[in-house]
Amino acid sequence: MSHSVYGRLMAVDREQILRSAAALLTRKSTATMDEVAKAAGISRATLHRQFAGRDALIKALEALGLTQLEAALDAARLDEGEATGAVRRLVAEVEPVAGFLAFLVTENQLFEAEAMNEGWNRIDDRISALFRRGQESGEFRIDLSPAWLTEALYGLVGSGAWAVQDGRVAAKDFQFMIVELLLGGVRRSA
Amino acid sequence: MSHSVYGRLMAVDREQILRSAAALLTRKSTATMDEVAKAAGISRATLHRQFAGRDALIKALEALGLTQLEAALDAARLDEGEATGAVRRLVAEVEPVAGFLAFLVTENQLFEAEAMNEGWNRIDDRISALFRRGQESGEFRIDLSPAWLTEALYGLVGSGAWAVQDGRVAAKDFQFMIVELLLGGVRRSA
DNA sequence: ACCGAATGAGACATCTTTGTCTCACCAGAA
DNA sequence: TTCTGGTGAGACAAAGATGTCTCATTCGGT
Repeated sequence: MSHSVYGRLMAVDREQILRSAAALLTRKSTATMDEVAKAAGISRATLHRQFAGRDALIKALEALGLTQLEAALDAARLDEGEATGAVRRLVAEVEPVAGFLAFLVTENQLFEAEAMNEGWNRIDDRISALFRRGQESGEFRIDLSPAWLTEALYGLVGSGAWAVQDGRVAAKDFQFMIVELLLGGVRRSA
Repeated sequence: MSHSVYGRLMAVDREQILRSAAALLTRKSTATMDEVAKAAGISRATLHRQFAGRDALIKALEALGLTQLEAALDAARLDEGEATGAVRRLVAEVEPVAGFLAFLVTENQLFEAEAMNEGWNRIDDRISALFRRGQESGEFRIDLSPAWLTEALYGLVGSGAWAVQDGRVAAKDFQFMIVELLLGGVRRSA
């Protein structure tokens, strides 16, 4: 029997397809199934065999993105140690899934489904809680709401991912740029 | 003759259409011409009379967005006074066109045209120059590149516009949130 | 070498969107 | 009132995307 082998190979393929699809759809959200297939290096037929249709593809994209984001939050151990360190770990862990995050943030058409809104809210809450913890511990300023800081983090990560993908900044600077700007801002510390 | 009257009314209508189109397409970039028309409160026929087709609509959207952004940069007088103050003025002036900016940033499909890339580069350069000026004057830290700061500003403005439009934060806080986070970061100044 | 599963290429009908057109209607100016 | 330019509603063909199917080919395991 080779079930496990095939299963693993297919899983890898699916994830690879979803990654390239996320990258493409982030740049051109009107991309055709044919374009998605070509971007993944497969035929449209195979794409359709893996994902029943466009809706299924989008749903899978959303599901995998949310799953990976949750995993990143877990790995970052947001409630351990100082909030500052947790933010650094968060950005570091989020980096590999930044493409997915950018896609999920911009693709609000999905949110009409109400269903996965829940998964998104869970992530929002966890990140908000981190910022709130930092405020209560005195590390973070209190005149910026956790909700806004969460949104801002999404925006910065998205900008960072796009800038890297577009070659405007080096990938190795991703984490540093985002963390430093988010934590310290652009003004020179006196 | 009523040329001027009709001309003015049509101009107002066109801009109103473009504004609602930008708002809609930012959320759902696959929106139909029919949906765009409904969102603008007009019929699809009238929409087609104003804009020859979808491409023309997108181009007009891009043209107006860039024009308004340039106007905002002019009004902000980026090269006057301290860089910090210029950043504050910039965010304040950009606020009314934040919806357009969010649309332009996410809609990279246009950038295949190479043509208006020039207009976008001009804006990039002006904002980058502001950050560089702040670094040279000693106001801003020098370990974050002007290119990244420019991208980050786009991301923050986009996030802010989306958060306001979505009711997650109050519109009156828009400017404060963005400027404060961009300038000072989340860490409490010691 | 053989076999089976998966793939790529392409044909095909169907559905959606687009772009154009016509016609009835309404509001403002003469 | 009468005329006129703009609009909304709807019909229509054309173009594009989608989803399904078939068949030849290729790749991996036996």
